[in-house]
Amino acid sequence: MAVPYNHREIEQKWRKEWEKNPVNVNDGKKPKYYCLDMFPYPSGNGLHVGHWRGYVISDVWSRYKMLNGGHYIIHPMGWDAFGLPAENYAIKMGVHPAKSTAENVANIKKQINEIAALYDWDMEVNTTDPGFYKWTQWIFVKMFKEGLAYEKEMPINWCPSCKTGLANEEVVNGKCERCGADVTKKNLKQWMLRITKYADRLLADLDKLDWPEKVKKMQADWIGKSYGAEVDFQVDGMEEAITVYTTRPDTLHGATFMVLAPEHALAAKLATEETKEAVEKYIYDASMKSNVDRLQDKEKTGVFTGSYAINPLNGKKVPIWLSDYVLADYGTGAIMCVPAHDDRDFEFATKFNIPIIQVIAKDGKEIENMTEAYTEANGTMINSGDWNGMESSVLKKEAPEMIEKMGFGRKTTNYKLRDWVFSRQRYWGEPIPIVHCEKCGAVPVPEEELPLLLPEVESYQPTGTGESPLADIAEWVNTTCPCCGAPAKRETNTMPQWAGSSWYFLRYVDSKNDKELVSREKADQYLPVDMYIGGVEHAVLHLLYSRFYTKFLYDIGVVDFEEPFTKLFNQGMITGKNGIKMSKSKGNVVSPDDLVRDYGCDSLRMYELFVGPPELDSEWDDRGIDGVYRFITRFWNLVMDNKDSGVEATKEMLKVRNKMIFDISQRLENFSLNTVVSGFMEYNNKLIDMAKNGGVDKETLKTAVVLLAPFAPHISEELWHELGETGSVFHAVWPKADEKAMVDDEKEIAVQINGKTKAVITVPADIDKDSAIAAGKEALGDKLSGNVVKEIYVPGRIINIVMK
RNA sequence: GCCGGCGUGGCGGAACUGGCAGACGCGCAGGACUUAAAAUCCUGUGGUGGCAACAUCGUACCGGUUCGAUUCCGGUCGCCGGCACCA
Repeated sequence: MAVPYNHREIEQKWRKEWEKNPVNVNDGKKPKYYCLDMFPYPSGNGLHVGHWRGYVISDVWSRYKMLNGGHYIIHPMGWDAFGLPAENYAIKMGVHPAKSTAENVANIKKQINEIAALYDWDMEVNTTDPGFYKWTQWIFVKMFKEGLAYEKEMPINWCPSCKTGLANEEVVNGKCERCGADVTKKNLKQWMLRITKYADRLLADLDKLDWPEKVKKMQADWIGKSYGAEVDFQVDGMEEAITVYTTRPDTLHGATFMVLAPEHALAAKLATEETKEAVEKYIYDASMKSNVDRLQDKEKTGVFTGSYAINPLNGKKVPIWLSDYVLADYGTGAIMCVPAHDDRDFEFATKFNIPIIQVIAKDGKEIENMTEAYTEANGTMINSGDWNGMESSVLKKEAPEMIEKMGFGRKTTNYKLRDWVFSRQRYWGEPIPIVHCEKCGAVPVPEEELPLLLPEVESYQPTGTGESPLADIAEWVNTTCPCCGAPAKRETNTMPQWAGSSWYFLRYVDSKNDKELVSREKADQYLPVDMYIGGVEHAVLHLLYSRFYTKFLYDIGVVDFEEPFTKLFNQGMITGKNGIKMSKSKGNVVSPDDLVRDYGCDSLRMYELFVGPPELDSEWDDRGIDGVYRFITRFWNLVMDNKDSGVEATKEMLKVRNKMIFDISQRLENFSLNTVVSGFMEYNNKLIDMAKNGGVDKETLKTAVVLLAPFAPHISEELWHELGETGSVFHAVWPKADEKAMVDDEKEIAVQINGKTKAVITVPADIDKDSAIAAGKEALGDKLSGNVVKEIYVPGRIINIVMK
């Protein structure tokens, strides 16, 4: 009996060997392949089997790229270590976040090493390292100088639990993306990034990306570009005009009223003596509502200002109302209302008894007793003066220019995307490198003085008043103006966690450079990322921010590409039983550590893939790993028992070998990693069977070992050497299937009557139609009774006899 | 409400471009080996009927196209994800 499979011994042995002699080396000649994982937050909870899956997927892909194409693999790992959990832990335990973070990093690094992935730790980055955040700050200064970073006092999203401002992207259904608390509004002076300036490019360049359509669509929806017109309405009896934005200028004749957001600059001014009290109360009430309240109030509210505007197209007077269903920060904060053709306007008009004028005919007619808005832009214009008789879908496109020519408006586009609220009133983040001087205003810290170090504080507790804990450190806050030398104060807000993660992938390839963010030479040579792997939860936030940063860095000449991630793969989540997310509080967390000990790294790697399609969520079930372990043991025994068999490959064996290469490669290329694993099991069973009936040749075993190497690196390396090789299996060449050898002489064909299989026959592969059908009929025997209507033969697949 | 995705045995899941539904694995049942157990190996395993060959139903539900539908089309139900008054 051959040596039994001992995963512990083998895995330890090769882990040591690979450390001494790494298999992935850059000789400067090989083509590069940059395969990146979304870097983790170093949580104190460590890794569970769900984290493992993403890292296994990326490592399998990396090793495959190394074998197939001989690439030098850039496969780095780092730490997204700023952020609230470490800070909250610091508040609770009094430990400096840097200390707890360092401990967590050490722990997770140990766990990650158990995956045996190709990570190059020389490239490691940590967003909290001053050598790293120097460049995070540098980018901010550059953005400031380019006019992309600006300060603004405005009502922002405020999380009362995290005690900090939030970006729009961080508000989910009116709640804080991080902690789930209801988000309120707060007036604060904030640093903003002008991401909206890049809206068009961020939208257009989605076409260039090899990303899941779902993610591209989510980004496109988030950017939310729409085409329409701005129309100016003169206020009756006043100097002012109100500009509205509309995507339906074709319906301008049907505008019977106008609504302004309560925050609109003219809102209070439009009130008359009689309406003053009600208007002011409405404006006040609206300002007190939280996002959640505003979302939950389904019933429309509003107040008439007492003023009227003139519809510029027909001169009619329309009443001006205030309502909070109009958003202050979208479009112009004011809308013209066409109740006949808009659901919300219809609801409002019905509630407040405002006239409804239909301007697009439905089925050629005017609707009697309208009960809901007719929202299709399809029909002939009616009640529209000169526009009567036009087709609304055509008019919709032409109206903006017509309006522009008539002089009371202009063609325009709008975006849902808002500028990025970039200040956080917290301690554990990059200090914003700005000095406030009474004379010079906001002045950036000179680039040569970066990094601006995060100072030590007594208390990490956020103040909650909108000031960061840094505001309490007088000796840090008080400084001199870099511009005029006068006494000045430092900005005390810090950056959001996204700041570091928006560009970290650029730094890996030149992580120790203290002169540049990344040298242009290395950037040109190793960037961008070829394959980015991570969870779909970052579909908008992180990926959009990273694209924005990359485009900015392209514009200022740091890098020569506009998109950071050429290809993206979103892996599904591993959940506990019944699809419940793994969490400490639910008590359903499965740790990989015990599984590695009991079954080995190779088995766990393969089981992580075998649980289900990589892009879908999968429920974890410990029991299934036994199946993978059995496969690995059986494969081990197969190779060990047959490596010295000395048999030659039969024709049949060559066929199996080549089909194996073909199937495994194709499934791998399709990223169907779960079926790659089942494919290995199938071919293993077949080879074991063939071993019993004549033996298996050495070359076939070697081929199988190479194919298995990306998935189960240790056992493959060991068996590779057992098969007499001296180099590493990872320096082998991925085999190519000889399709000629795969051709079958005979085919099994199903014989059907009316589409139901009645028999299966074996025929020569090159049989002609008539002979095939004759053979099929013969096999059917007496089942073939009645009138044959039609005979169908699909070569190599089926024969179908249609009978009546 | 709008936009995506999904629905297949006891379970996880296969099925290329419309061509033998249920690969592979888990679990279960029976057998071999063993004093015994574990491990391992062999056999069986969608439902119903039958000793059996076989028949029949079967991919959420209803209908359509087709010689043939898990796959395409229309509708219904359910689950998951995203967006949520964006004018």
